[in-house]
Amino acid sequence: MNPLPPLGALRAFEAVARLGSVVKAAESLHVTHSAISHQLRTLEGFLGLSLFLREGKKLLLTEEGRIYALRVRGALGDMAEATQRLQSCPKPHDITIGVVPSFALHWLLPRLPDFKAKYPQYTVNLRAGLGFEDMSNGLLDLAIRMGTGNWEGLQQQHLMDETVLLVAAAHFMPRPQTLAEVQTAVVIANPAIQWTSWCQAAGLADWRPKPAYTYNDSNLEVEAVRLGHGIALSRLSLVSAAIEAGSLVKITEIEVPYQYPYWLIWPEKSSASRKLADFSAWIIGQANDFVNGRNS
Amino acid sequence: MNPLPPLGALRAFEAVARLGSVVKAAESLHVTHSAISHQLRTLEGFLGLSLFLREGKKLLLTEEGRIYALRVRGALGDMAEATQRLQSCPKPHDITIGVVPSFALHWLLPRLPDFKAKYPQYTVNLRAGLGFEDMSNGLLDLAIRMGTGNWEGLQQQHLMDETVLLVAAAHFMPRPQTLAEVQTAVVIANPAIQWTSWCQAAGLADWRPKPAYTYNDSNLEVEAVRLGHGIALSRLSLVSAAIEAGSLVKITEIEVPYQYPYWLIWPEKSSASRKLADFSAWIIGQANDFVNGRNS
DNA sequence: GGTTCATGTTAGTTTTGCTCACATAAAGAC
DNA sequence: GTCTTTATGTGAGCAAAACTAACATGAACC
Repeated sequence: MNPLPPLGALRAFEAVARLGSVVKAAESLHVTHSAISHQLRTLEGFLGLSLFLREGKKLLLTEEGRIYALRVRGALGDMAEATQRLQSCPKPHDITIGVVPSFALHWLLPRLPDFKAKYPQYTVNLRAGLGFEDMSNGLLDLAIRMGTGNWEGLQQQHLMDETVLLVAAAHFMPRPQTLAEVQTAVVIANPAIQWTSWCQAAGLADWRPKPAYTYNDSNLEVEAVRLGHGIALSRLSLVSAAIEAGSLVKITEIEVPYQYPYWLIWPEKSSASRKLADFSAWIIGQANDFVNGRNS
Repeated sequence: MNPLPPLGALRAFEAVARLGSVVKAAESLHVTHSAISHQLRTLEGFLGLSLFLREGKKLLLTEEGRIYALRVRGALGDMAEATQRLQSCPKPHDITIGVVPSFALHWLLPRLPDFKAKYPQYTVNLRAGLGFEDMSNGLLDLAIRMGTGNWEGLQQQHLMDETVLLVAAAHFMPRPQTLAEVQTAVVIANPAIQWTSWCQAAGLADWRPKPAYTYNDSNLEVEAVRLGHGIALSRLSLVSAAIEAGSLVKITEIEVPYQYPYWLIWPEKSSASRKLADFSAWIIGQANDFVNGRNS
């Protein structure tokens, strides 16, 4: 006799036990409530006993069910953790980098072939995201994040500052020519970018745009600008390549600092690995070139 | 993303890791080696790495695979143990009895309706087997075993003695009439039964049968006798009902003690449960009736 | 009393896991 | 050295399991 029930049924059961509801468990596991209901029925049939008291539409774990759920949860957790640990174990020739999605798309991606040419032995894994937990749990070799630095438990090095400027698509009509016309243009705003400094620098201290669109994802913002949907106060690193290519244009030469520069971060406990050194040296060089190109 | 691979694949992987071979893992899990091979491929695909080094037809675990297998084994073991514990938790109205298979078939089964009539509230679960581990791990309420008693860690009570005698099918021809004819009859022997005492009691101290068949399973032995395949020195409790019914006959009235009587055993730590008391009282009464019927 | 929400069930569909058949190659026997 | 045995891997087809859709039932809420 098989000492284990169908393992999928255990996973369903544990989710119901933890969340208190077939519907919630279904949502959690991305299946219909009917699938969960079937799994519970299969499991209880296999075990030859009920794991829940049914009171109308309420499901209440029996005491035996509660204890079983704790044991199953522990075991499933162990397997998941072992799986994650296995998948994240360091490979000397892979380098896994967490990056701000927009920075990855517009600044890093076009430059990566240069890294690859200089360091052909590395497999480069980009992981788009904004969080820090993948750094803590060992899934990343290093990350590029925006902020003010001073993150606890991480080593960090300033990579480069960022600025923001007004941009539009080259084909955008009517293209604002004066600050007065800027004030009547269709604006695409990003809630993460404050207009205060730019308005002051432009001599429009008392004016704030009333955006036609707000996008919290910078990739959406930049793409909307590129499509000619409006103008935006965008980060230079995201638009500089398009400006050089001629598909976007600066509306004015006014640039102001963005309050959150880019940082390289890596685990405090990280051994001084070769790949960390290689990538850091390369990207710092690239950042310096970018900044110097901007200032000449 | 699902943090767990297909759990069936983990089970397959763990078996290969433990047994060192796809073929052995397949045997262990009662599937073809092809199923295991597919599961390994699925798992390695999910994980994005190899768990084994393949050298010709050898499979060698990588170091990462070895560590992962240990974690998975622990987790699967926890689930299996939790499942078993859940399934074996005591139910007040179930009584689970471990019984010697032959005794169950020939002695206990015919009497169980009497128990059921007297104690209708119990669900009776018979578990045929000879071992003691199911007693230790809480799967049984009590057991009937043969032996000399004095088992450590168990409470025990002598149930009844056993005797052995020569029997044949009523239709068996030629039926031995004399001890001389016994010596030329087709003999079905059970390795667990010594002829020494019987031969001495029969005045044939220098004779031992050369069996045409030996069966280590008493059910096979008794059935073979019933089918007229030969004569056997069988345990009385197994054949008495058939003798009374006329399908088997005693070849002689010579009966000698069997060296291993029947015992009731139950866990030392067992609380004095009602069902234990009920069943013990009943079966001791039945055993006494059987023995008294034999002696009158 | 009507509506909403949760669980359970049946029937049909989709996916997964399995077997079968075969391929390949290494190890063992002669 | 050749033949046989044994192990692993793969593709195709089938069966079983898991899933969804639709509906039923009943409790809770308005």
